[in-house]
Amino acid sequence: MTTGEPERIELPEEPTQARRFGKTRTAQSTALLEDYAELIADLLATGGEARPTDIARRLGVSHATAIKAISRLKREGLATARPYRGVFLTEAGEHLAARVRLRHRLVVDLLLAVGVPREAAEQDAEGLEHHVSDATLAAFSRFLAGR
Amino acid sequence: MTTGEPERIELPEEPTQARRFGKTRTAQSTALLEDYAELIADLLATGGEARPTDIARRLGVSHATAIKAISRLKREGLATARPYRGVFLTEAGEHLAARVRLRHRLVVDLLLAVGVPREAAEQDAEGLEHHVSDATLAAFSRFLAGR
DNA sequence: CCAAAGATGTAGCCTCAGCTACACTTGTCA
DNA sequence: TGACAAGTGTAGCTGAGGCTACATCTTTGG
Repeated sequence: MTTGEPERIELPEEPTQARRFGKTRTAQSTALLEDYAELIADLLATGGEARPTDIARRLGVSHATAIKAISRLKREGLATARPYRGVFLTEAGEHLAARVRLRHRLVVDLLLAVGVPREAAEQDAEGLEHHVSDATLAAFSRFLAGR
Repeated sequence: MTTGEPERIELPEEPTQARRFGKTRTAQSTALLEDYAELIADLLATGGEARPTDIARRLGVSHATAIKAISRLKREGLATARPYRGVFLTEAGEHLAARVRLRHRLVVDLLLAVGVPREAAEQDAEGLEHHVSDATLAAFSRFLAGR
């Protein structure tokens, strides 16, 4: 901080900046769904079952919160669940989960590739992944391939 | 998706995973403050004035929303503002803004360095920057230096 | 076979970050 | 100098995503 540099500040055009912030806000709202979808897919793939309480514990929230989120997943056509019978993903949900998992792995791999320690990479990826665009993802992929 | 790979899925330990998600949630709540602080600092540095309406237009929100956020900044001791007289940063606010700006630049530079196109880098950095830990930032810095 | 434990679901509350609508200041210029 | 436009502030709404408390269902072991 406070280097000798004069700190040239270049403000983006107003509409450009507004658009960027807007997109970021949108991304935020889908982040939660993505996390749930990915986690449900993982639980189904490993344990064979995705129960609200398990999901809640994994995410570190109360089971009531998890159930509300699951309702939202259902509303958005990403999951199905019958009372007391666990949660499953629809085709759309599976697709989302697969995409998210791939992206997550790519982000972690890139972080490791540029020298980020494993635990920090895993931690940060959890937040970062939701804000990585396709263009950036493609660039990560190329970068990782070309080494 | 659906590659030939068997997709080995390795679930992290439950408490580890819960902690990661928790940290990500916390980061979310500070993200907004960081954006406002950085923008206010930029406006003060370039135009000399940071008015609620300007801030709102730059962020793409209504002026009422901006004013509410500014109240929160004041509540957190990051900004000062007298009615009808513009917004200023406290010492703490300045510090935050400086840290955020440095981090932002580092994130953009790293994205560019791994081949992300400029516009995507600028866009994605807006969302990514809030989730980059100090450890990761340090790694970025080293990576950029060592080229 | 049924009682208790644990899982699930519901209700109601909170805060945050959006919004619109309306009221009030400020500053400018005819 | 005073009317009006632009900026500022306030009130009250929404939805999301947290929570606790309570009610209900399932499962399991004695």
